[in-house]
Amino acid sequence: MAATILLVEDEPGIQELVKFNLAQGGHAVMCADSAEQAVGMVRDTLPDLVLLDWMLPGMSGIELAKKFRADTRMKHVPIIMLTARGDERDKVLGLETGADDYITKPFSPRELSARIKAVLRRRAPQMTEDKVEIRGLSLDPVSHRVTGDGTPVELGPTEFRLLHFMMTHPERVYSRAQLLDHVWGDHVFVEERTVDVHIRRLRLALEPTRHENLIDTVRGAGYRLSTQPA
Amino acid sequence: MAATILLVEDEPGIQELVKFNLAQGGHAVMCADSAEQAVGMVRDTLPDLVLLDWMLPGMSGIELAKKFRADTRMKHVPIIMLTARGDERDKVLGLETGADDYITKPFSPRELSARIKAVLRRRAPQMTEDKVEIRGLSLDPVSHRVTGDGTPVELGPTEFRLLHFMMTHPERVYSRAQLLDHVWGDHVFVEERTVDVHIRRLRLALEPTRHENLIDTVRGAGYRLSTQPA
DNA sequence: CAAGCTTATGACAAAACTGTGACAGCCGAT
DNA sequence: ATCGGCTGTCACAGTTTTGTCATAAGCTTG
Repeated sequence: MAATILLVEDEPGIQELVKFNLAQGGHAVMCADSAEQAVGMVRDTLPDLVLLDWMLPGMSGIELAKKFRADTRMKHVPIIMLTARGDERDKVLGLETGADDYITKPFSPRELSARIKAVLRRRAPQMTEDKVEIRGLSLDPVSHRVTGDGTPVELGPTEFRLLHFMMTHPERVYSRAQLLDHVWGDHVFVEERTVDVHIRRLRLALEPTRHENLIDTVRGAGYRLSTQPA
Repeated sequence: MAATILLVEDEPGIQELVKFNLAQGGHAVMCADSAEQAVGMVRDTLPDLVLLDWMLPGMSGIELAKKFRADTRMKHVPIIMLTARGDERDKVLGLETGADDYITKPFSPRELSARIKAVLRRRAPQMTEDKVEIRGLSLDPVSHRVTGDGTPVELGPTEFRLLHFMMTHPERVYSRAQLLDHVWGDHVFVEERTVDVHIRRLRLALEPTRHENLIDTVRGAGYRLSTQPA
Protein backbone atom coordinates (compact mmCIF):
# COMPACT_ATOMS: atom_id res chain seq x y z
CA MET A 1 0.00 0.00 0.00
CA ALA A 2 2.99 2.28 0.48
CA ALA A 3 3.71 4.27 -2.62
CA THR A 4 5.91 6.97 -4.06
CA ILE A 5 3.88 10.11 -4.45
CA LEU A 6 4.74 13.37 -6.12
CA LEU A 7 3.07 16.43 -4.73
CA VAL A 8 2.90 19.43 -7.02
CA GLU A 9 1.87 22.41 -4.94
CA ASP A 10 3.23 25.89 -4.63
CA GLU A 11 1.71 26.95 -1.33
CA PRO A 12 4.20 25.99 1.37
CA GLY A 13 1.51 25.64 4.00
CA ILE A 14 -0.58 23.12 2.13
CA GLN A 15 2.51 21.40 0.89
CA GLU A 16 3.71 20.81 4.41
CA LEU A 17 0.35 19.64 5.60
CA VAL A 18 -0.17 17.16 2.84
CA LYS A 19 3.39 15.97 3.00
CA PHE A 20 2.96 15.32 6.66
CA ASN A 21 -0.20 13.38 6.19
CA LEU A 22 1.14 11.28 3.37
CA ALA A 23 4.24 10.46 5.34
CA GLN A 24 1.99 9.36 8.17
CA GLY A 25 0.32 7.02 5.75
CA GLY A 26 3.64 5.37 5.01
CA HIS A 27 4.13 6.90 1.60
CA ALA A 28 7.33 8.32 0.21
CA VAL A 29 6.69 11.91 -0.75
CA MET A 30 8.47 14.18 -3.19
CA CYS A 31 7.54 17.77 -3.72
CA ALA A 32 7.63 20.11 -6.64
CA ASP A 33 6.64 23.77 -6.45
CA SER A 34 6.47 24.39 -10.15
CA ALA A 35 5.14 22.68 -13.21
CA GLU A 36 8.54 22.56 -14.86
CA GLN A 37 10.08 20.91 -11.87
CA ALA A 38 7.21 18.46 -11.78
CA VAL A 39 7.66 17.33 -15.35
CA GLY A 40 11.30 16.62 -14.69
CA MET A 41 10.62 14.68 -11.54
CA VAL A 42 7.89 12.59 -13.05
CA ARG A 43 9.95 11.74 -16.08
CA ASP A 44 12.81 10.94 -13.80
CA THR A 45 11.37 8.90 -11.01
CA LEU A 46 8.00 7.78 -12.38
CA PRO A 47 6.05 8.05 -9.13
CA ASP A 48 3.08 5.86 -8.38
CA LEU A 49 0.79 8.83 -8.12
CA VAL A 50 0.78 12.56 -8.72
CA LEU A 51 -1.14 14.98 -6.52
CA LEU A 52 -1.54 18.00 -8.71
CA ASP A 53 -2.65 21.41 -7.55
CA TRP A 54 -4.97 23.07 -9.96
CA MET A 55 -3.56 26.53 -9.61
CA LEU A 56 0.13 26.78 -10.27
CA PRO A 57 2.36 29.67 -11.17
CA GLY A 58 3.25 29.44 -14.81
CA MET A 59 1.73 26.38 -16.39
CA SER A 60 -1.73 25.52 -15.07
CA GLY A 61 -2.54 22.15 -13.63
CA ILE A 62 -4.57 21.18 -16.62
CA GLU A 63 -1.79 21.87 -19.07
CA LEU A 64 0.55 19.89 -16.93
CA ALA A 65 -1.84 16.98 -16.86
CA LYS A 66 -2.12 17.10 -20.62
CA LYS A 67 1.62 17.06 -20.89
CA PHE A 68 1.75 13.93 -18.82
CA ARG A 69 -0.92 12.21 -20.83
CA ALA A 70 0.84 13.00 -24.05
CA ASP A 71 4.06 11.30 -23.02
CA THR A 72 4.15 7.57 -23.52
CA ARG A 73 6.12 6.88 -20.42
CA MET A 74 4.12 9.09 -18.12
CA LYS A 75 0.76 8.33 -19.66
CA HIS A 76 -0.25 5.82 -17.05
CA VAL A 77 0.72 7.69 -13.92
CA PRO A 78 -2.47 8.31 -11.98
CA ILE A 79 -3.26 11.94 -11.23
CA ILE A 80 -5.38 13.37 -8.48
CA MET A 81 -6.29 17.01 -8.92
CA LEU A 82 -6.48 19.39 -6.00
CA THR A 83 -9.01 22.06 -6.89
CA ALA A 84 -10.44 25.03 -5.12
CA ARG A 85 -13.85 24.35 -3.76
CA GLY A 86 -16.86 23.79 -5.86
CA ASP A 87 -15.76 24.86 -9.28
CA GLU A 88 -17.77 22.38 -11.29
CA ARG A 89 -16.29 23.48 -14.55
CA ASP A 90 -12.79 22.80 -13.38
CA LYS A 91 -13.88 19.44 -12.16
CA VAL A 92 -15.19 18.45 -15.54
CA LEU A 93 -12.19 19.83 -17.34
CA GLY A 94 -9.89 18.03 -14.99
CA LEU A 95 -11.49 14.66 -15.49
CA GLU A 96 -11.67 15.14 -19.23
CA THR A 97 -8.02 15.97 -19.28
CA GLY A 98 -7.27 12.67 -17.73
CA ALA A 99 -7.16 13.19 -14.01
CA ASP A 100 -8.14 10.01 -12.20
CA ASP A 101 -9.85 11.82 -9.41
CA TYR A 102 -10.05 15.23 -7.86
CA ILE A 103 -10.35 16.57 -4.38
CA THR A 104 -11.74 19.95 -3.54
CA LYS A 105 -9.94 22.00 -0.97
CA PRO A 106 -10.24 22.08 1.90
CA PHE A 107 -10.12 18.33 2.30
CA SER A 108 -9.71 16.13 5.31
CA PRO A 109 -6.75 13.84 5.69
CA ARG A 110 -9.14 10.96 5.75
CA GLU A 111 -10.64 11.89 2.46
CA LEU A 112 -7.21 12.35 0.94
CA SER A 113 -5.98 8.98 2.02
CA ALA A 114 -9.22 7.35 0.95
CA ARG A 115 -8.91 8.73 -2.56
CA ILE A 116 -5.29 7.80 -2.78
CA LYS A 117 -6.06 4.30 -1.70
CA ALA A 118 -8.85 4.06 -4.23
CA VAL A 119 -6.73 5.30 -7.10
CA LEU A 120 -3.82 3.06 -6.24
CA ARG A 121 -6.06 0.08 -5.90
CA ARG A 122 -7.83 0.78 -9.13
CA ARG A 123 -4.56 0.81 -10.95
CA ALA A 124 -3.42 -2.31 -9.14
CA PRO A 125 -3.11 -5.20 -11.57
CA GLN A 126 -0.97 -3.95 -14.41
CA MET A 127 -0.97 -5.71 -17.71
CA THR A 128 2.18 -7.74 -17.57
CA GLU A 129 4.09 -10.00 -19.87
CA ASP A 130 3.13 -12.95 -17.79
CA LYS A 131 0.88 -15.73 -18.88
CA VAL A 132 -2.64 -15.53 -17.55
CA GLU A 133 -4.93 -18.44 -16.98
CA ILE A 134 -8.53 -18.39 -15.91
CA ARG A 135 -11.04 -21.20 -16.00
CA GLY A 136 -8.89 -23.24 -18.28
CA LEU A 137 -8.41 -20.46 -20.74
CA SER A 138 -4.82 -19.37 -20.98
CA LEU A 139 -3.31 -16.40 -22.71
CA ASP A 140 0.37 -15.86 -23.32
CA PRO A 141 1.27 -12.25 -24.12
CA VAL A 142 4.73 -13.22 -25.31
CA SER A 143 3.87 -15.89 -27.84
CA HIS A 144 0.61 -14.10 -28.46
CA ARG A 145 -1.19 -17.37 -28.14
CA VAL A 146 -4.51 -18.27 -26.58
CA THR A 147 -5.68 -21.76 -25.79
CA GLY A 148 -8.86 -23.00 -24.24
CA ASP A 149 -8.29 -26.26 -22.42
CA GLY A 150 -5.46 -27.04 -24.74
CA THR A 151 -7.05 -26.30 -28.08
CA PRO A 152 -5.93 -23.06 -29.75
CA VAL A 153 -8.19 -20.04 -30.11
CA GLU A 154 -7.99 -17.68 -33.05
CA LEU A 155 -8.20 -14.00 -32.21
CA GLY A 156 -7.76 -10.75 -34.05
CA PRO A 157 -5.40 -8.13 -32.62
CA THR A 158 -8.12 -6.09 -30.93
CA GLU A 159 -9.85 -9.15 -29.56
CA PHE A 160 -6.54 -10.28 -28.18
CA ARG A 161 -5.85 -7.01 -26.40
CA LEU A 162 -9.39 -6.94 -25.09
CA LEU A 163 -9.16 -10.44 -23.72
CA HIS A 164 -5.72 -9.76 -22.30
CA PHE A 165 -6.93 -6.69 -20.48
CA MET A 166 -9.98 -8.38 -19.08
CA MET A 167 -8.06 -11.44 -17.99
CA THR A 168 -5.59 -9.30 -16.10
CA HIS A 169 -8.48 -7.47 -14.44
CA PRO A 170 -11.00 -10.16 -13.65
CA GLU A 171 -14.05 -9.75 -11.45
CA ARG A 172 -14.25 -6.09 -12.18
CA VAL A 173 -16.86 -4.32 -14.22
CA TYR A 174 -15.63 -1.98 -16.92
CA SER A 175 -17.79 0.46 -18.75
CA ARG A 176 -17.52 0.67 -22.50
CA ALA A 177 -15.70 3.97 -22.09
CA GLN A 178 -13.15 2.45 -19.75
CA LEU A 179 -12.56 -0.44 -22.08
CA LEU A 180 -12.02 1.95 -24.93
CA ASP A 181 -9.45 3.77 -22.85
CA HIS A 182 -7.56 0.70 -21.79
CA VAL A 183 -7.77 -1.43 -24.89
CA TRP A 184 -8.03 1.00 -27.76
CA GLY A 185 -6.07 3.88 -26.25
CA ASP A 186 -7.23 7.06 -24.65
CA HIS A 187 -7.40 9.31 -27.62
CA VAL A 188 -9.24 7.35 -30.23
CA PHE A 189 -12.55 8.40 -31.59
CA VAL A 190 -14.61 5.26 -31.62
CA GLU A 191 -18.24 4.67 -30.84
CA GLU A 192 -18.90 3.01 -27.51
CA ARG A 193 -21.11 0.44 -29.18
CA THR A 194 -18.05 -0.81 -30.98
CA VAL A 195 -17.06 -2.43 -27.74
CA ASP A 196 -20.22 -4.52 -27.86
CA VAL A 197 -19.31 -5.80 -31.26
CA HIS A 198 -15.84 -6.79 -30.19
CA ILE A 199 -17.15 -8.46 -27.09
CA ARG A 200 -19.42 -10.48 -29.31
CA ARG A 201 -16.60 -11.40 -31.67
CA LEU A 202 -14.56 -12.44 -28.70
CA ARG A 203 -17.39 -14.59 -27.41
CA LEU A 204 -17.81 -16.17 -30.80
CA ALA A 205 -14.13 -16.94 -30.97
CA LEU A 206 -14.27 -18.52 -27.53
CA GLU A 207 -17.31 -20.60 -28.32
CA PRO A 208 -15.43 -23.60 -29.74
CA THR A 209 -13.77 -24.14 -26.36
CA ARG A 210 -16.92 -23.57 -24.35
CA HIS A 211 -15.62 -20.32 -22.89
CA GLU A 212 -18.27 -18.16 -24.47
CA ASN A 213 -19.73 -17.09 -21.14
CA LEU A 214 -16.43 -16.13 -19.61
CA ILE A 215 -17.46 -12.54 -20.06
CA ASP A 216 -20.63 -11.40 -18.34
CA THR A 217 -22.76 -8.52 -19.46
CA VAL A 218 -23.59 -6.27 -16.56
CA ARG A 219 -26.63 -4.39 -17.72
CA GLY A 220 -26.36 -0.68 -17.39
CA ALA A 221 -22.74 -0.90 -16.31
CA GLY A 222 -20.51 -2.70 -18.77
CA TYR A 223 -18.76 -6.05 -19.00
CA ARG A 224 -16.95 -8.25 -16.56
CA LEU A 225 -14.74 -11.27 -16.94
CA SER A 226 -15.81 -13.66 -14.22
CA THR A 227 -13.62 -16.22 -12.57
CA GLN A 228 -16.55 -18.25 -11.37
CA PRO A 229 -18.66 -20.21 -13.82
CA ALA A 230 -22.13 -18.73 -14.08
CA MET B 1 -27.07 23.44 6.05
CA ALA B 2 -28.73 22.81 9.38
CA ALA B 3 -27.55 19.58 10.88
CA THR B 4 -27.82 17.38 13.92
CA ILE B 5 -24.62 17.55 15.87
CA LEU B 6 -23.47 15.55 18.84
CA LEU B 7 -21.11 17.27 21.21
CA VAL B 8 -19.03 15.03 23.43
CA GLU B 9 -17.46 17.19 26.10
CA ASP B 10 -17.19 16.86 29.84
CA GLU B 11 -16.36 20.40 30.83
CA PRO B 12 -19.70 22.12 31.45
CA GLY B 13 -18.33 25.53 30.55
CA ILE B 14 -17.11 24.61 27.11
CA GLN B 15 -20.12 22.46 26.54
CA GLU B 16 -22.45 25.38 27.12
CA LEU B 17 -20.40 27.70 25.00
CA VAL B 18 -20.22 25.40 22.03
CA LYS B 19 -23.82 24.42 22.35
CA PHE B 20 -24.81 28.04 22.24
CA ASN B 21 -22.73 28.72 19.17
CA LEU B 22 -24.02 25.75 17.29
CA ALA B 23 -27.58 26.61 18.12
CA GLN B 24 -26.91 30.07 16.76
CA GLY B 25 -25.80 28.42 13.54
CA GLY B 26 -29.16 26.74 13.23
CA HIS B 27 -27.96 23.28 14.18
CA ALA B 28 -29.69 20.85 16.45
CA VAL B 29 -27.31 19.98 19.26
CA MET B 30 -27.17 17.01 21.57
CA CYS B 31 -24.67 16.63 24.34
CA ALA B 32 -22.91 13.76 25.98
CA ASP B 33 -20.51 14.13 28.91
CA SER B 34 -19.05 10.69 28.74
CA ALA B 35 -17.79 8.31 26.13
CA GLU B 36 -20.30 5.67 27.07
CA GLN B 37 -23.17 8.03 26.72
CA ALA B 38 -21.78 9.21 23.39
CA VAL B 39 -21.70 5.74 21.91
CA GLY B 40 -25.29 5.20 22.83
CA MET B 41 -26.40 8.48 21.39
CA VAL B 42 -24.54 8.06 18.14
CA ARG B 43 -25.88 4.57 17.67
CA ASP B 44 -29.29 5.83 18.52
CA THR B 45 -29.70 9.02 16.59
CA LEU B 46 -26.95 8.92 14.01
CA PRO B 47 -26.00 12.59 14.05
CA ASP B 48 -24.62 14.31 11.00
CA LEU B 49 -21.45 15.19 12.83
CA VAL B 50 -19.68 14.47 16.10
CA LEU B 51 -17.62 17.05 17.93
CA LEU B 52 -15.36 14.97 20.08
CA ASP B 53 -13.29 16.27 22.93
CA TRP B 54 -9.92 14.66 23.11
CA MET B 55 -9.72 14.43 26.86
CA LEU B 56 -12.56 12.55 28.38
CA PRO B 57 -12.98 10.82 31.72
CA GLY B 58 -12.89 7.10 31.18
CA MET B 59 -12.47 6.20 27.55
CA SER B 60 -10.22 8.59 25.68
CA GLY B 61 -11.30 10.38 22.56
CA ILE B 62 -9.17 8.24 20.36
CA GLU B 63 -10.65 5.03 21.61
CA LEU B 64 -14.08 6.42 21.09
CA ALA B 65 -13.27 7.41 17.53
CA LYS B 66 -11.95 3.94 16.85
CA LYS B 67 -15.14 2.48 18.19
CA PHE B 68 -17.13 4.58 15.79
CA ARG B 69 -15.05 3.64 12.81
CA ALA B 70 -15.36 -0.03 13.59
CA ASP B 71 -19.14 -0.02 13.59
CA THR B 72 -20.90 -0.34 10.26
CA ARG B 73 -23.64 2.00 11.18
CA MET B 74 -21.46 4.72 12.58
CA LYS B 75 -18.57 4.34 10.19
CA HIS B 76 -19.54 7.26 8.04
CA VAL B 77 -20.30 9.81 10.71
CA PRO B 78 -17.79 12.63 10.39
CA ILE B 79 -15.76 13.46 13.48
CA ILE B 80 -14.11 16.69 14.46
CA MET B 81 -11.65 16.43 17.31
CA LEU B 82 -11.32 19.11 19.94
CA THR B 83 -7.76 19.03 21.23
CA ALA B 84 -5.79 21.05 23.71
CA ARG B 85 -3.58 23.55 22.06
CA GLY B 86 -0.51 22.45 20.23
CA ASP B 87 -0.32 18.84 21.17
CA GLU B 88 1.15 17.54 17.96
CA ARG B 89 1.11 13.97 19.01
CA ASP B 90 -2.58 14.01 19.67
CA LYS B 91 -3.17 15.63 16.35
CA VAL B 92 -1.39 12.88 14.54
CA LEU B 93 -3.09 10.16 16.48
CA GLY B 94 -6.43 11.76 15.93
CA LEU B 95 -6.09 11.97 12.21
CA GLU B 96 -4.81 8.45 11.97
CA THR B 97 -7.76 7.23 13.88
CA GLY B 98 -10.04 8.69 11.33
CA ALA B 99 -11.07 12.09 12.53
CA ASP B 100 -12.08 14.33 9.66
CA ASP B 101 -10.63 17.44 11.17
CA TYR B 102 -9.47 18.80 14.46
CA ILE B 103 -9.70 22.11 16.23
CA THR B 104 -7.31 23.24 18.90
CA LYS B 105 -8.72 24.90 21.95
CA PRO B 106 -9.26 27.69 22.47
CA PHE B 107 -11.11 28.25 19.23
CA SER B 108 -13.29 31.03 17.95
CA PRO B 109 -16.95 30.44 17.10
CA ARG B 110 -16.17 31.49 13.60
CA GLU B 111 -13.48 28.87 13.19
CA LEU B 112 -15.75 26.25 14.64
CA SER B 113 -18.58 26.96 12.25
CA ALA B 114 -16.20 27.16 9.32
CA ARG B 115 -14.83 23.70 10.05
CA ILE B 116 -18.27 22.30 10.56
CA LYS B 117 -19.45 23.72 7.31
CA ALA B 118 -16.46 22.28 5.48
CA VAL B 119 -16.93 18.83 6.93
CA LEU B 120 -20.65 18.77 6.25
CA ARG B 121 -20.12 19.94 2.72
CA ARG B 122 -17.92 17.06 1.81
CA ARG B 123 -19.95 14.53 3.68
CA ALA B 124 -22.10 13.80 0.67
CA PRO B 125 -19.87 12.17 -1.93
CA GLN B 126 -18.70 9.22 0.05
CA MET B 127 -19.60 6.44 -2.34
CA THR B 128 -16.54 4.27 -1.96
CA GLU B 129 -15.71 1.16 -3.82
CA ASP B 130 -15.41 -0.92 -0.73
CA LYS B 131 -17.37 -4.08 -0.27
CA VAL B 132 -20.29 -3.79 2.09
CA GLU B 133 -21.72 -6.65 4.09
CA ILE B 134 -24.72 -6.63 6.35
CA ARG B 135 -26.60 -9.56 7.79
CA GLY B 136 -25.00 -11.96 5.38
CA LEU B 137 -25.90 -9.85 2.38
CA SER B 138 -22.80 -8.60 0.64
CA LEU B 139 -22.45 -6.11 -2.17
CA ASP B 140 -19.30 -5.45 -4.14
CA PRO B 141 -19.34 -2.21 -6.13
CA VAL B 142 -16.28 -3.23 -8.11
CA SER B 143 -17.46 -6.52 -9.50
CA HIS B 144 -21.02 -5.29 -9.29
CA ARG B 145 -22.03 -8.49 -7.56
CA VAL B 146 -24.51 -9.06 -4.79
CA THR B 147 -24.77 -12.27 -2.86
CA GLY B 148 -27.00 -13.30 -0.02
CA ASP B 149 -25.29 -15.90 2.11
CA GLY B 150 -23.31 -17.02 -0.86
CA THR B 151 -26.02 -17.31 -3.48
CA PRO B 152 -26.06 -14.56 -6.09
CA VAL B 153 -28.80 -11.97 -6.25
CA GLU B 154 -30.02 -10.48 -9.52
CA LEU B 155 -30.58 -6.75 -9.51
CA GLY B 156 -31.34 -4.12 -12.09
CA PRO B 157 -29.12 -1.03 -12.25
CA THR B 158 -31.40 1.16 -10.16
CA GLU B 159 -32.03 -1.55 -7.62
CA PHE B 160 -28.30 -1.99 -7.35
CA ARG B 161 -27.64 1.68 -6.72
CA LEU B 162 -30.49 1.82 -4.25
CA LEU B 163 -29.22 -1.14 -2.30
CA HIS B 164 -25.67 0.17 -2.39
CA PHE B 165 -26.73 3.50 -1.01
CA MET B 166 -28.82 1.99 1.74
CA MET B 167 -26.15 -0.50 2.72
CA THR B 168 -23.60 2.26 3.05
CA HIS B 169 -26.03 4.24 5.17
CA PRO B 170 -27.69 1.66 7.38
CA GLU B 171 -29.92 2.32 10.36
CA ARG B 172 -30.94 5.64 9.00
CA VAL B 173 -34.31 6.62 7.67
CA TYR B 174 -34.43 8.24 4.28
CA SER B 175 -37.45 9.96 2.87
CA ARG B 176 -38.48 9.20 -0.68
CA ALA B 177 -37.22 12.62 -1.68
CA GLN B 178 -33.82 11.96 -0.16
CA LEU B 179 -33.57 8.60 -1.83
CA LEU B 180 -34.42 10.19 -5.15
CA ASP B 181 -31.63 12.68 -4.61
CA HIS B 182 -29.04 10.15 -3.64
CA VAL B 183 -29.90 7.27 -5.91
CA TRP B 184 -31.51 8.85 -8.94
CA GLY B 185 -29.68 12.17 -8.90
CA ASP B 186 -30.88 15.57 -7.85
CA HIS B 187 -32.17 16.79 -11.14
CA VAL B 188 -34.47 14.04 -12.26
CA PHE B 189 -38.19 14.46 -12.52
CA VAL B 190 -39.67 11.34 -11.04
CA GLU B 191 -42.67 10.70 -8.84
CA GLU B 192 -41.88 9.97 -5.24
CA ARG B 193 -44.07 6.88 -5.37
CA THR B 194 -41.59 5.41 -7.80
CA VAL B 195 -39.33 4.81 -4.86
CA ASP B 196 -41.94 2.53 -3.34
CA VAL B 197 -41.97 0.43 -6.45
CA HIS B 198 -38.22 0.08 -6.51
CA ILE B 199 -38.11 -0.79 -2.85
CA ARG B 200 -40.59 -3.51 -3.59
CA ARG B 201 -38.59 -4.79 -6.53
CA LEU B 202 -35.53 -4.82 -4.35
CA ARG B 203 -37.36 -6.78 -1.69
CA LEU B 204 -38.58 -9.25 -4.28
CA ALA B 205 -35.07 -9.71 -5.59
CA LEU B 206 -33.82 -10.33 -2.07
CA GLU B 207 -36.56 -12.78 -1.23
CA PRO B 208 -34.76 -15.87 -2.54
CA THR B 209 -32.04 -15.38 0.05
CA ARG B 210 -34.42 -14.54 2.85
CA HIS B 211 -33.26 -10.96 3.04
CA GLU B 212 -36.61 -9.50 2.07
CA ASN B 213 -37.07 -7.72 5.38
CA LEU B 214 -33.68 -6.10 5.35
CA ILE B 215 -35.40 -2.86 4.48
CA ASP B 216 -37.96 -1.55 6.93
CA THR B 217 -40.79 0.74 6.06
CA VAL B 218 -40.97 3.65 8.44
CA ARG B 219 -44.49 4.85 8.13
CA GLY B 220 -44.78 8.51 7.43
CA ALA B 221 -41.01 8.92 7.15
CA GLY B 222 -39.48 6.69 4.53
CA TYR B 223 -37.36 3.56 4.46
CA ARG B 224 -34.47 2.25 6.48
CA LEU B 225 -32.04 -0.59 6.02
CA SER B 226 -31.71 -2.23 9.39
CA THR B 227 -28.73 -4.10 10.71
CA GLN B 228 -30.79 -5.88 13.31
CA PRO B 229 -33.21 -8.60 12.31
CA ALA B 230 -36.73 -7.47 13.10
C1' DC C 1 -65.49 0.20 13.73
C1' DA C 2 -65.24 3.76 10.00
C1' DA C 3 -62.85 7.43 7.98
C1' DG C 4 -58.58 9.18 6.28
C1' DC C 5 -53.99 8.36 5.08
C1' DT C 6 -49.98 5.79 3.80
C1' DT C 7 -47.99 1.59 1.55
C1' DA C 8 -47.84 -2.66 -1.09
C1' DT C 9 -48.97 -4.79 -5.46
C1' DG C 10 -49.90 -6.17 -10.13
C1' DA C 11 -50.24 -4.57 -14.63
C1' DC C 12 -48.65 -1.73 -18.46
C1' DA C 13 -46.50 0.84 -22.21
C1' DA C 14 -42.61 3.53 -23.06
C1' DA C 15 -37.76 3.92 -22.87
C1' DA C 16 -33.26 2.10 -22.56
C1' DC C 17 -29.99 -1.60 -23.45
C1' DT C 18 -27.78 -5.43 -25.74
C1' DG C 19 -27.25 -8.92 -29.15
C1' DT C 20 -26.79 -9.67 -34.08
C1' DG C 21 -26.03 -9.79 -38.96
C1' DA C 22 -24.60 -7.08 -42.67
C1' DC C 23 -21.63 -3.71 -44.88
C1' DA C 24 -17.98 -0.68 -46.55
C1' DG C 25 -13.31 0.97 -45.78
C1' DC C 26 -8.51 -0.34 -44.92
C1' DC C 27 -4.35 -2.73 -45.57
C1' DG C 28 -1.11 -6.08 -46.35
C1' DA C 29 -0.28 -10.26 -48.96
C1' DT C 30 -0.59 -12.46 -53.30
C1' DA D 1 -5.31 -5.15 -59.11
C1' DT D 2 -7.46 -8.68 -56.29
C1' DC D 3 -8.40 -11.31 -52.21
C1' DG D 4 -9.08 -12.00 -47.50
C1' DG D 5 -8.71 -10.60 -42.68
C1' DC D 6 -9.88 -6.83 -39.46
C1' DT D 7 -12.44 -2.98 -37.98
C1' DG D 8 -15.81 0.54 -36.99
C1' DT D 9 -20.79 1.59 -37.79
C1' DC D 10 -25.48 0.79 -38.51
C1' DA D 11 -30.13 -0.65 -38.35
C1' DC D 12 -33.15 -3.88 -36.39
C1' DA D 13 -34.79 -7.36 -33.21
C1' DG D 14 -35.19 -9.13 -28.71
C1' DT D 15 -35.08 -8.20 -23.79
C1' DT D 16 -34.92 -5.82 -19.64
C1' DT D 17 -35.67 -1.95 -16.92
C1' DT D 18 -38.48 1.88 -15.52
C1' DG D 19 -41.87 5.34 -14.31
C1' DT D 20 -46.90 5.50 -13.46
C1' DC D 21 -51.46 4.08 -12.41
C1' DA D 22 -55.34 2.02 -10.32
C1' DT D 23 -56.47 -0.89 -6.69
C1' DA D 24 -56.02 -3.64 -2.69
C1' DA D 25 -54.07 -3.56 2.05
C1' DG D 26 -52.60 -1.80 6.27
C1' DC D 27 -52.32 1.64 10.07
C1' DT D 28 -53.99 5.48 13.02
C1' DT D 29 -57.16 8.17 15.07
C1' DG D 30 -61.40 9.46 16.85
